[in-house]
Parts: sequence; structure tokens; C-alpha cells
Amino acid sequence: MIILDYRDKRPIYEQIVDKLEHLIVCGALESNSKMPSVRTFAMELSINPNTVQRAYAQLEQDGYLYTVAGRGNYVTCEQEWKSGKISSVLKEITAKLQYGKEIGIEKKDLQGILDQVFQDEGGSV
Amino acid sequence: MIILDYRDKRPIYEQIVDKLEHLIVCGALESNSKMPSVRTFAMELSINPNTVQRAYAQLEQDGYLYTVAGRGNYVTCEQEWKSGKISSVLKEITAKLQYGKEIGIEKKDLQGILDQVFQDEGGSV
Amino acid sequence: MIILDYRDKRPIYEQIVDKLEHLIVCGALESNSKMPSVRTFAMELSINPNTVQRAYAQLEQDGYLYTVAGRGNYVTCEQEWKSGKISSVLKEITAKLQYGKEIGIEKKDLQGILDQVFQDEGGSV
Amino acid sequence: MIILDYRDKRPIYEQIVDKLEHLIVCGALESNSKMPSVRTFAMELSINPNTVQRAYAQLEQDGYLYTVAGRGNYVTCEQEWKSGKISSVLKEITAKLQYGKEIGIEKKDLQGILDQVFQDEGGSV
DNA sequence: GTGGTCTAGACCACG
DNA sequence: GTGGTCTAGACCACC
Repeated sequence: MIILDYRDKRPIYEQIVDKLEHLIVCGALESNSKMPSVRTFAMELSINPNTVQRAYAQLEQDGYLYTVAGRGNYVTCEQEWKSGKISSVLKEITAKLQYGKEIGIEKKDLQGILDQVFQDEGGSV
Repeated sequence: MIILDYRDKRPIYEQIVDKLEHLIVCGALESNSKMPSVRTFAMELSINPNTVQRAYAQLEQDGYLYTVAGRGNYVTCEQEWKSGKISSVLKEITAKLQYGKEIGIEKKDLQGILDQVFQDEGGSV
Repeated sequence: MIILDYRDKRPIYEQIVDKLEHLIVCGALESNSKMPSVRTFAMELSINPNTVQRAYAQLEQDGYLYTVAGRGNYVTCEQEWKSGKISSVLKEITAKLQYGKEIGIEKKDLQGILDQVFQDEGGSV
Repeated sequence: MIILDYRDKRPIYEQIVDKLEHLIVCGALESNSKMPSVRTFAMELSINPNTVQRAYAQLEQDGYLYTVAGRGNYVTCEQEWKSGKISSVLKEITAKLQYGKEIGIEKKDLQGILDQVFQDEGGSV
């Protein structure tokens, strides 16, 4: 379920795009599964259907959904966006790390964060 | 020198804020050095003085500049924003790394990026 | 309703900020209630919409209002600013009392004022 | 000695007025003592003589200084401003206390501040 | 209709 | 000359 934050400066449709994208990328929404209809989703969120429509359109353009006219919107198969998404995120991370270095953050601090994020991978595997 | 991107959706004043903040944070603009006057800068960028004014006001509020009315705008001394800035950047990096992990990026890839960014700090030199 | 004083040296937008802040802090404007639109308010006060906008922006930054773009401006829930506001007012009062003491005002006079301000809290009624 | 804060939003001359007024009100500057000449003072503070002149003029208008043409500026005799000053400060304190009450500060907290400000009057006298 | 941004041009206080 | 404020009028994105 999605919770909107009306105090967020970003437009509503963008919040929806981000959250759905996240759910898809994380695998919470399976490939080829059907999305709620525009009207249903709009009612659930108590917003204008136009806004949902716009979010779906954006997600389709970004390659996360595909539309079957008269049937509904479906989650795109994973392979189609996975590699592109990963490379773009890697690029963002590189930029952020570089920026951190520029302002004087030391490698050991960043290493600490990296280790911490992946800490639960240590023992079990 | 700053180059504006009118195709960017973000407002002009925000672009100026970001770029000047970057220059200040990187040390390209020295502490207590004088910024171009509102009018001068506006002419250089071919924009309205009000827009520059707004950017300066934002930077002042964020603690990167201080204003002496009737005199000009000056770069704030480094210590005043350094610690806050670093902690906020660390937080951003943590979020990005976590996101990367969530979408399936492996630790060794991120480790690779980290090492690469800090490559010139290695043992050889 | 707000009355502007054009003879006051302080900028118009600041007068608006102060008065609205007062109304919000006193509870005259309820949490989450909608403020007049920028244009409407500007017409009521016979000033330029930009000036109202600036006041609203200031109030948002100070945490008294939140803005939903395309919807309007709303009064922030009380808890979000209450504690900070109280501590800042206490600080101001302390300063003023200290100044009073420095210029030779005696404690009993200040005590008298304090009792008078809170007179209706006494035992008799 | 006076220290100017160029980062302060208030104009320089106003800072000087405030600080000198404070020194006079506290008794640090004796009645009928001579103030530094405009030029001397300006040099000490490394500012424009016009600014000092303006501060002196303001202080004269407020009744803290008097000017003897061709001789210099002198501190006004205490009785002339004392009562007015005290009553105005009392008024300010009343307003602040009332405001504190309005936003929900309790009497005991304000009483605590008052006692604390005058704490060193307890034992010795 | 709403807020957000920008321009053009003006006036003021400060130093 | 400098920053600060204000007006008038315009365009845009969002809902």
C-alpha cells in the first residue's frame, strides 16, 4: 500500500511513480502482474484519476509498466529494465562518493557505512 | 563561472544555489571572499537581479554566505557549515547504498567503486 | 483580519509573518485549516501577490504553515513548533528581565508585573 | 570598547546606538563625561565618520547625549532619561510576559526565571 | 484555481 | 554602489 505525503514538495504523481518503481525494482510486484486500474487506485488514494494516469504513463515511459489497451497496466518483465537501472544507480553512487571525497570525507568512514549496510551478509552465507 | 541550463526543470535560482554551494564546499571560493554584487552577477548570467538575490538569500539561510547590507555578500568561514554538511552527505550516501543493495547490487561492485574513487590514496604513491 | 501599517519601517511581508504567526501560536487559526490563497489574500490586503507569497514562504520555513502546491497553504499541527517556540520565548523573557535588572529595576516591580499578568489565575475566583 | 558585528542584519549605526545606550544606562559611562570625537571613534572602529555621526545624532535625539557645538558630545545627566527608560522597559517586559502566557507558558516557569535572574540578591543584602 | 518562478522596473536605507 | 523590498504582469506545473 502507498501512503502519500501531501506536505512533500514533490508532486503527487511523482511520489506514486517513485514508490511503485521501488516496489517493482525490489521485486514486491511480480513481473507481468496486473496493476490496479486507474480508477480503483485513484479511489484508494483519494486522489484524482488523472494523477494516477499520469504516474502510470511515466512508469510506462520509464519501462516499468506496459499497457494493454482495454485490459489494464502490467509490470514489465524484469530483464527489460534491470541492467539499465543498476548501471544508473551505480553512477549515482559513484557521483555521491566522489562528492563526499571532495568535501573531505575519509575513505574509512565510507568503508564503515558500506560494511554496515551489508552487515547482515556476513555470517549466514 | 556558472552556466545555466534553461532546459533544466529546476528553477534558475536553485541551479545557482547548487553550483555556488558546490564551489564553496570544494574550497574554490575562499572564506570571507566577496561574491559578485547582485546586479553584476545578474548581468553576467543575463538574468534578473531578483533571481540572483533569491539565490543569495537561500545561500545565506543555508549558512554558506553572509550578507552585509550596503556592502555585499561574503563567503562564510568554513567551520560554520562543515560538520553539518558532512553529516548530511553521509546520510545521503547511506541511503543510496541501501537502495543499491535493495535492488540487488552486490557488495563487491560497490566496494570496487569506493576503491576506484579513492584510488590515488593507495599505497603506491 | 490583518491591518498593515505602511508607516512601520519593517517590510510588509514581515508584518504579515508576525501577525499570522501570532494568530497561529495563540490558536486563533486551527491546525490544518486552510489559509486564504495567495491571490485572494493579496486582494484583501491590497498588496501584490508576490508579497503575500513571500510571507507564506517565510512562515513555511519557520514551520507554521505547510504548502501543497496547486492546493493551498495550511496551518501546521501545533506540536511541530510548540516546544521550539516556547523555549525561544523563554530565552527572550530572560534577556529582557536581565536587562531590566541591569538598568536598576527592582525585583518587586517585576514581581508585580508577573502577578498582574497572571492575576486571573489566583485563588479568589 | 565596542565590537561591531558586520554579519548582524542591523545597520552599523544602530549597533553603536544600542551598545552606547547600554553603557550609559548601566552607568559604565558617567554623566557629563565626554564621548570620543566622531573622527576618533570612527578610526577606532574602522568605519565611516558619517556612521558614528549618525549614531551620536540618534543618541542625542533619544536623550542620552547632548552636543556642545565645537566642543563635543557629552553623556546626559542620569535623571533626564532614567524614568522614561525604566517605564518603557517595564512595558516591554509586560508585553513579553503576556505573550508568554498567551502561548501557554505557566507562571511557575516565569517565576523561576525571575528568581534566577535575581538570585544573587538573596544572601548578602 | 493554486502555488512557484521569473522579468522589468522602481524606491529606499545604508555606508 | 550595495542589498532589500515592492509592484505589475506574465508563464508554468499541478490538481
